[in-house]
Amino acid sequence: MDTGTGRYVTLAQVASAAKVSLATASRVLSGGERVVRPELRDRVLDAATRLQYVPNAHAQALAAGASNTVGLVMHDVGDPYFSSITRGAMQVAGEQGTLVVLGSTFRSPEREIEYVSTLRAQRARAILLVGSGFDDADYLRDMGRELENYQGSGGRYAFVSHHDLPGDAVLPDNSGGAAAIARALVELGHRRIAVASGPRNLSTVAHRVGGFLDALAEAGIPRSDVQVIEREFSEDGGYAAANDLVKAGIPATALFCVSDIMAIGALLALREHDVAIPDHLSLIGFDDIPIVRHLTPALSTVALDLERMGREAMSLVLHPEAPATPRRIHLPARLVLRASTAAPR
Amino acid sequence: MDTGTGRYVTLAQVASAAKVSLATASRVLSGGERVVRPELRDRVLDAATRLQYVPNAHAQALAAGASNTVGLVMHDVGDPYFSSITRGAMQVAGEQGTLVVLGSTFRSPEREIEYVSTLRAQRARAILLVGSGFDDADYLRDMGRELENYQGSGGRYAFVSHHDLPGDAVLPDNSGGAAAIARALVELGHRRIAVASGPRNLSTVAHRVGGFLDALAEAGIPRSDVQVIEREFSEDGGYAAANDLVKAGIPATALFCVSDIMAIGALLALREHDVAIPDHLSLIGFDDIPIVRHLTPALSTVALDLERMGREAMSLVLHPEAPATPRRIHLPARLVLRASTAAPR
DNA sequence: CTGTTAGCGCATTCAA
DNA sequence: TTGAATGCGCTAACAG
Repeated sequence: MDTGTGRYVTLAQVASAAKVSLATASRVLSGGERVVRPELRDRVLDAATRLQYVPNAHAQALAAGASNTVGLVMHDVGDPYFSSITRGAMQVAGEQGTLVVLGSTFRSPEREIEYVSTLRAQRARAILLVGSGFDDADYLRDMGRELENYQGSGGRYAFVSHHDLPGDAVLPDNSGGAAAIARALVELGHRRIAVASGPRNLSTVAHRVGGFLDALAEAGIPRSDVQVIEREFSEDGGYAAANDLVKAGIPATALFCVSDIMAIGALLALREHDVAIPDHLSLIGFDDIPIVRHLTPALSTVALDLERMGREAMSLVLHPEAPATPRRIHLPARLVLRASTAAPR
Repeated sequence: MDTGTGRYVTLAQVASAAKVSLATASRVLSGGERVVRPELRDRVLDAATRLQYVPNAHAQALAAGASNTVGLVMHDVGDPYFSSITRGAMQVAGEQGTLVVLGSTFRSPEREIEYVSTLRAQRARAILLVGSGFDDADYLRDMGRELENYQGSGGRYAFVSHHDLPGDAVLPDNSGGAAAIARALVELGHRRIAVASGPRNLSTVAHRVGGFLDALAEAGIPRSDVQVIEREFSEDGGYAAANDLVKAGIPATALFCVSDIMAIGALLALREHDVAIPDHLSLIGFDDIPIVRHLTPALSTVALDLERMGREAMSLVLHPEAPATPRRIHLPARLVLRASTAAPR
């Protein structure tokens, strides 16, 4: 009943155990068609289960010239933003029996490119690039070349968020959402407004800050009146930005953090300095990651349907029923005002 | 300069472009040894970059009989508990150039087994089973068989958390941590204590509840005096459990939720009913996922070093320098008392 | 419907 | 050191 330690059972063994040809065994075990007589079919199935046969996916991929895995490359799985998107992507991947290879770059452009290259080596059926790209000439050139090659050899890819690179994409309305925040703050009566920004070379950050400042300008608040503090795109970055604001005497009545994660860091700093929210300072984030509704005060933010983004993106690359023109799926951003924003005192 | 649309460049093409034999090309591009004359070596390297050659990982795996991917199977990537562990695992995987195939079972035992089988087909070098196993005879039998086969053919695997199955494992001190909570609550003066539990057939839940009740019993509080409410192991489950408690008139001064996620749900329900925490009811969770420190009140809990668990587990399977005896790495659990717990009124 | 045969792309003997 | 030949396990023509 043992398969022999150290070795895998091969199709050939199953075939001989079932007393049929290799091809027949292959047909019943892989080719879904019922082109095999029930009797032989059963013999093969029997032998396969008896021997605990598991096909060698590498051999299959090599012979068939196609694998069933897709790559999912992102900045950081530990970040709720990405893990939520991943969750959505895993849902549809699971339904399709598609295997997902995870790439967590820890925000290194080089590693992102490496992952794409590795995925290319794996003959991944598709690649999903999640998270904003880097606005860097070298990166754009290398990544562009890599993707072009990948596509040239039959691979599909899609971005989640802007990448300044051609290709299918799922695009949340970053600038629109930020603009909505700007208008809401102005409507509440805020005039002195600060922004806790991440690195501007991240396109997501650029779009959010841009949309925000533009809408503010339209509302009569010139860019020069808006204090933009640029820090890391992380909780620590938000913490640092808020600290700066406090040190400057909080010359604002509202603080827009370009991500919820940054807002959480800011909240911590503000709390340490006993800055009352929203009484002293209104605070608002972006993304609506699952936890921010549980904060005190509950964080106002712009909601993105993160899981849906993951699902849409995975569907996009799994169903290439598309023409040659890049497909771009625009997803709405919805303003969610909770307790952390109010009219200025 | 183009590779020819629709096809991948093969080693053979590189070899012929470099005017060397296939074997030589293979040696310089894969075999790390310097057994090739520098001149030829350079020619091959040149040709490879020029043609944008990327080795076919499937062919390599097939020929070499070994792949460099490891599987990471868990209940739900969207859950901070798992995504934190995943983050840790991805760190060491990244350092080793190991590819990670993600399996998110969405809490289905069948899918967990399926993933292991698929990973076996992929000839994954190792498999990490993260999250507690199911205490179910069928599951244990099938999973046990699957793993045995996998190991029999050279695969390594390890558990993160208990699985009631033989094998290497990284084991957080669930019962010890829960016991620490019990003692702390008693010391604070609590006598009427409730537990918001997940399904008892999850070993993690069983160990936490068990450790908690045992320690309570030792402190003179019999199990019969402790109200254990069993709900889903999720935010909703915590919400429901707390609601039950409220409906019962809150016949307790402290509520232990077996996970932070459940505690978050409980917190929501309690807030909706204006139950003051910790004044009316002390609340404590388990895991110390990143966000709970930011809640109001900051949640008391037992801290597990989640990322470390991921790192240790990945190291475990990647470095099989081990003897045949199962290696079990026990990780401490540290009680963290924050604002959500206090002496009963 | 079933069996035979020829690769898929590469690593690795074995000779040279 | 290098090259020619063999086979990894499987799918996909091609015959029968």
